[in-house]
Amino acid sequence: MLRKHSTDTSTILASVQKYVKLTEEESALFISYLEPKSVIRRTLLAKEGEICRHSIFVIDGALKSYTLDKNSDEHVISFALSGWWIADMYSLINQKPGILRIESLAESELLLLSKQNQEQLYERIPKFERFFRIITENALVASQQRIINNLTLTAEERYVHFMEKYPYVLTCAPLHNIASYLGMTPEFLSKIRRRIATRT
Amino acid sequence: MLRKHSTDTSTILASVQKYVKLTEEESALFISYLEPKSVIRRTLLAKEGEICRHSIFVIDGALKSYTLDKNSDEHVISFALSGWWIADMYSLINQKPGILRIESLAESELLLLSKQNQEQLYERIPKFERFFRIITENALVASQQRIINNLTLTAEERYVHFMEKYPYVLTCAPLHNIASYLGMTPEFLSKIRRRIATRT
DNA sequence: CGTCTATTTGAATGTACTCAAAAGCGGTGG
DNA sequence: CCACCGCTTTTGAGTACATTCAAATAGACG
Repeated sequence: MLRKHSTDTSTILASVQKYVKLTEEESALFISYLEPKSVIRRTLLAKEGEICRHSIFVIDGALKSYTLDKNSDEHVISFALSGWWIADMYSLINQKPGILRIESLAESELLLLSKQNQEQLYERIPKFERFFRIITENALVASQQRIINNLTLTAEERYVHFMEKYPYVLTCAPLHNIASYLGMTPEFLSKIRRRIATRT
Repeated sequence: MLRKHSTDTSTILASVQKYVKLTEEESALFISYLEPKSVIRRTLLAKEGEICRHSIFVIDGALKSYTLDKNSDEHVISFALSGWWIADMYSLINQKPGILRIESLAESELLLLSKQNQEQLYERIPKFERFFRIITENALVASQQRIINNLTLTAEERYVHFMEKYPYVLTCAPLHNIASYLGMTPEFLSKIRRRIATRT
């Protein structure tokens, strides 16, 4: 492969242009605010107790965010695949120590947008205020839908629903992470899978 | 009481000015986009299957949003007290049939902002794009925190946490609604309360 | 006071968890 | 190429947290 040090910005531009139209100059300014980063598997991009300084956009690869409880058990809060944003929103907004870790599940190509640059962007190109409003709204809807699923569905139903909605996550995240995301133990998820397999 | 037909807009203006500064004219325009509404207890403000056309701001009183599962059991998604916004975000954003009901828990004074007026507002006063971005961000953080609590805490811990964080909700919402919000049965919540009471 | 709804109680049950161990699955090195 | 190691996934037995169902009690309102 040539172009080793050039970064593929088409994914992120397409994702923005889905909601707001950008001129060439605006696109260029936006890109100039982003910092490319390549990481190998298991790289920590944010850590609990530290202040989260960037929003992360995934060009390619996969990340997860999670908390550790008092027994140091992992609880996966979200996955982020190609085209998704991820951050410890609480820490990023309030610039206070966060509670999440963000870690790569695979080798990944990322773009970092610092809090400072993000606010600059809002001032220089107000359209981005709209863009981030819209994707935050969508994230809120997804988050509420997840709460509804946790309240109304059994463990098995949640797993089936997850498989249908995010089949590609299954290809890069280990099962115990998915169990954690769905709010069940890995052992129980394994039993659910057997139940489904022997039934069909 | 006099001033029967005038509406108290100070609560909502204060809530907006917490994040963006408005001129007199901007405030007046904003207010002109709002439709006051008084409701008695148990009034339905949105219904599953219908398209949600307004964001609702609570001046005074209390609302809840909830879904009905296949057994017609209620699952409370959110409460909204004085100073809070509530809506079926999914339906409002996509203008598709929603899955939530919104209902008053008590006599309430509300302000309705129609989807159309909200978009007008974004065009005429871009600051509102920022305001709604910020409150949506805050709502997202709260929603994710709730997911974390559901994943990491026992039923009793969730109840204690809720009491500390939203003590005033307890004063206007029936216990079975709180049980539902916390993801447990009313019977079990009752037992938790007894356990706590007899312990202290 | 009676009616309606909300809350509490108790017994039986079930869904999902814990703990311990075995099996599978790559990767690495001899 | 096989042996071994570390990690993930599966299995099983016993257990616990929370549910279901039924009924009693308490509160609110006309």
